[in-house]
Amino acid sequence: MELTFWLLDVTYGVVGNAPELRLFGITNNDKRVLVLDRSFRPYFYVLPSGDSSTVLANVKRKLEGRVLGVELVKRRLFGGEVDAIKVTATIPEKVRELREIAAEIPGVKDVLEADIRFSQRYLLDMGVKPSNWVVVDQCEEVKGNYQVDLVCLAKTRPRMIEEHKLPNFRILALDIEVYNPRGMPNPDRDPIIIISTMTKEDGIKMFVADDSKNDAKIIREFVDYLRKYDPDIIVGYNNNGFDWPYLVNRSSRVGVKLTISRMGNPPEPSVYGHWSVIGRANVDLYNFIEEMGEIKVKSLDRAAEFLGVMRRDERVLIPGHRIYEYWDDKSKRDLLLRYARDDVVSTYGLAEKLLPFAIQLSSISGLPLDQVGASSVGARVEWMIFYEAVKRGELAPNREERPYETYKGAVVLEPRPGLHEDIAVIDFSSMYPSIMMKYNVSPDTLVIGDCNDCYVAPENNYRFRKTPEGLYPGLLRVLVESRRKVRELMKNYPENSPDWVLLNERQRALKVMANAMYGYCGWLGARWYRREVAEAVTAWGRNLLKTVIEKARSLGLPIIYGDTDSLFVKNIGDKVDALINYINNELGFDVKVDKVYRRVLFTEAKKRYVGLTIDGEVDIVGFEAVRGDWAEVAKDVQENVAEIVLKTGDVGKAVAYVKSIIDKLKAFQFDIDDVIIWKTLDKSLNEYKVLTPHVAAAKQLIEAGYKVGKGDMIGYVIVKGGGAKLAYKVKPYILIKDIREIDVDYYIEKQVIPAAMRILEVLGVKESQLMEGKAGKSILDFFQ
DNA sequence: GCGGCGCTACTACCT
DNA sequence: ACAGGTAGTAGCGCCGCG
Repeated sequence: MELTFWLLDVTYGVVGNAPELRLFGITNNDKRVLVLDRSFRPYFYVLPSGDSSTVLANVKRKLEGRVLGVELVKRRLFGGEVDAIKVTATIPEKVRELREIAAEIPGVKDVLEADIRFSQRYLLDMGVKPSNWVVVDQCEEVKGNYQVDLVCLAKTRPRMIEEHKLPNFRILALDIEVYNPRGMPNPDRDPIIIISTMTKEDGIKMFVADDSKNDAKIIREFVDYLRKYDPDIIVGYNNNGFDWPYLVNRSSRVGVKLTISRMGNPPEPSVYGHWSVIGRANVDLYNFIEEMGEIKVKSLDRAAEFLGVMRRDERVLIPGHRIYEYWDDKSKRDLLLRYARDDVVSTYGLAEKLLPFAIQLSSISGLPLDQVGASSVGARVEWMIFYEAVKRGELAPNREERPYETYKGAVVLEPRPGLHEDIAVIDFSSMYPSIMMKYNVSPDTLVIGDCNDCYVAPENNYRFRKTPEGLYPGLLRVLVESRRKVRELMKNYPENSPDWVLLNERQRALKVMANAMYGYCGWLGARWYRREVAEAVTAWGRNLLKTVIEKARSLGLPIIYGDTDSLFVKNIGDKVDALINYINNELGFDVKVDKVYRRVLFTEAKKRYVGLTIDGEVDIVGFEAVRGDWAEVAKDVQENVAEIVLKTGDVGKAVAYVKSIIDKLKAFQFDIDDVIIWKTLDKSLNEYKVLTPHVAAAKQLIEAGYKVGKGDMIGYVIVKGGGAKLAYKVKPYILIKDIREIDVDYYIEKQVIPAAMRILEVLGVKESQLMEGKAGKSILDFFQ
C-alpha cells in the first residue's frame, strides 16, 4: 500500500543483527502509524592522505569481517573535490569502535560523520525532515506491539512532499505539584500530590492524592489516562527539567511502570537535555519562552500573561516553596487545586500559541519536534546546513575545539544629541544574508591565495569564488525564495484564519533561520566555521553603510544616527527617495523606510533613543525603561518622561511629574513590585569574583532554604541600613515583610533620578531641579 | 581609616 | 552552546594622606 503521513517522531532499534528505523506519523485520515525501514545501515567516511587506493586497501584489510562495506567515493570538503572511503557498519552501536580503529590506520587523515545519530543520518540521506508530510510508495502491513493504528514495513524509501497543512494533533498539557515541606522537593522523600492534564477533548483532569499522600495511585491513574487518550504531543512547562525526571524517579520508587510511550516504555533522557517519549513529541514550552527576550521573568504565570493566555490577576498564585502549606491546611487546599488548574490551563494555552512556530522550526531545521526547542540556535542552523550539504555531496567537517578569537563587527555612528523633528529610519532588509548571497560568501567558496574570478571583500580582501554557488548562499536563496512563496500564499487567506496563522509562523521561522546564518558562521562551535567568512560579511556591511552615508552627504541629507544596517536621516521626501533609489538600483540592496519619527531624542550614547512615530507610538530603545534590571518605578518614570517630552514638548511638566513620584516614594506610597530589581544569575554562585548585589541576594535565598543557581532570575530590593557596599543592603523581595524596610533614598537617587535625567539632561534640566521643593510649583520655575 | 580614581566584573541591551 | 558593539552600575584595589 502507499502511505502518506506527517512525520512526528523517529527512533530505531536493533532487530536480529540489523537496525530498524521506526517512523511514527499521523496520516491525513487521522490514523497513527508506524513505518519500519530495515533497509538502511550506518556508515561514516574515512579521509585518506596521499594515495587513496593504498589507504583503501589498508582500511579494507584492517576492517574486513567487521563491516558491511568499504568503498571509494567522490565527495567534496569545503568545496574542493576529495576521495573519501565510505565505511558501512552493521549496527549503529559498532560505529564508535570502528571509527577509533579507522583513525589509527596508516594513511588515514581524518574520520568524518562518525558522530551522527543514526536516526538523523537516515533522515539526512532520505532528504526527509520531521514535521513534514512523507510518502512511502510501498509499505507492507506487519504485526507489532505498538500503540498505533497501523504498523508497516517500508519496501521503498520515504520521500518528503511539499504540503503545509497540519494533521489534527491530540495535544496533552501536563503539570505536577509536589509536597515540599523542606524547600525544593526531593523525589527520595516527597510525593507528588497533584497531576493535572488538559486536552481539547477531555478538558482538565486532576489526579489528586488523598491525605496519605500515596502517589502510586495517582501515577497509575495518570498513566492509564494518558494511554487511553493517546496524545501525539505532550506539552509542559520545564517538564524536561522537572516533571519528567520527578515522575520517572517517583514511579520507580513506588513501583509503578510509566508505560506511556507508543512502545510502552517510560520517558528517557535524550539529546540537548530533553526527555523523549517514543512515538510522541514531548515539548517543553519553557524552551521557547527562554528565547523570548521580551519576557524578562520567565515563570509560567508571567509567560502566560505576556502571550495573552491568562492574566496574573485572574489566577491563583502560590509561591513554589509554600505549596505544601496549601496542602496541609485543608482550608487552603482548594486554592492549591485552583492553582494547579490555572497552571495546566496556562500550559495548554501556551502550547496553542507556541507549537505552530515550533512545528515550523522543526520542519525547516530538520530536527524532530521534541528536540527542536531544547536544541541551540547553532544546532538548528547546523542541521539545516547538513541537509543541504548531503544533497551536494559535501562532507560535514568535524566539530573542533578552537581558541577564542574575535573579529571586527558592525559600525555604530555617534548620534547627534538632542530632540529632532521628522526623522526617517532607512533600514536594509536582511543585510547580512543579502551580502552573503550577492558576493557568494561561504566557507566552501573562500579562496586562499590568488583568484581571478572572485568577489573581494573590502578592508581584509578575502576572496570568494563567483561560481558555483556556495553552501550558505544557496541555502539562503532557498530560504528567501520559500519565504516569498509563503507570503504570497498568505494572501489567499483572511488575516488570522488558521491557514494564515500557519503560513505566518512558517514565514517567521524561515526568516529567523536565514538571519541566524551569519551568527552561525562566526560561531566557534560551528562545523562549517571559517572566521574569514564572518569577517568578510561584516566588512562588506561596514562598507555598504559607509557608501550610503557618503551618498546621503552628497545629497545634502542630514544624518542623525546609524547602527549596522540602519540610518536615521532628516525626512526630506525627495532626498530620501533619491537615496533609497540609489541603494536599490545602483548598489543592488533592498532598503526601505522602516518608520518615520515625528520626534526622536538622542543623548550622547549610542544604541539608545526614544521616538514618537507618525502613528503616535512611543518607541524606547536601549534605555533603562526597556531593561529588565531596573526597578519598575524607575522604568515607569522614564517611560512617562519620554512620553511627556515627545508628545507635549513640555519639559516642566515632565519635571513636575518626576517630583511627584519622588514624593510618593518618600511617603512609601508604592507597591513592592515597583522596587524589585531583577537580575539573572549568569554563573554558579561560587564562580563569581565579586560580591554583586544580586549574588548577595541569591546567597540570602539559599540561606533561607531556597534553591537558586545558574540561570535563575534573582529579584531583590534595597533596604535601609547595611554598610559600605550595596551588596550589604540587599534583600530578596520574597523575604520582605514590611514595605518600610525599603531604602527609598536609594530608589530616588540611584534609580528614579538617573533614569529621568537620562532623558531630561539633554533638554537642559539640572538634577537639582528634581530635588528641590515639592512638586506642583509653577511650570515657569523649571526653565532657567 | 577613608575618599577619590581607574580598572574590572557583570548584566542587558541593539542590530 | 549564533555574532560584535555598546552603556551603565557596582565592586575592588591602589594611592595619597606627615
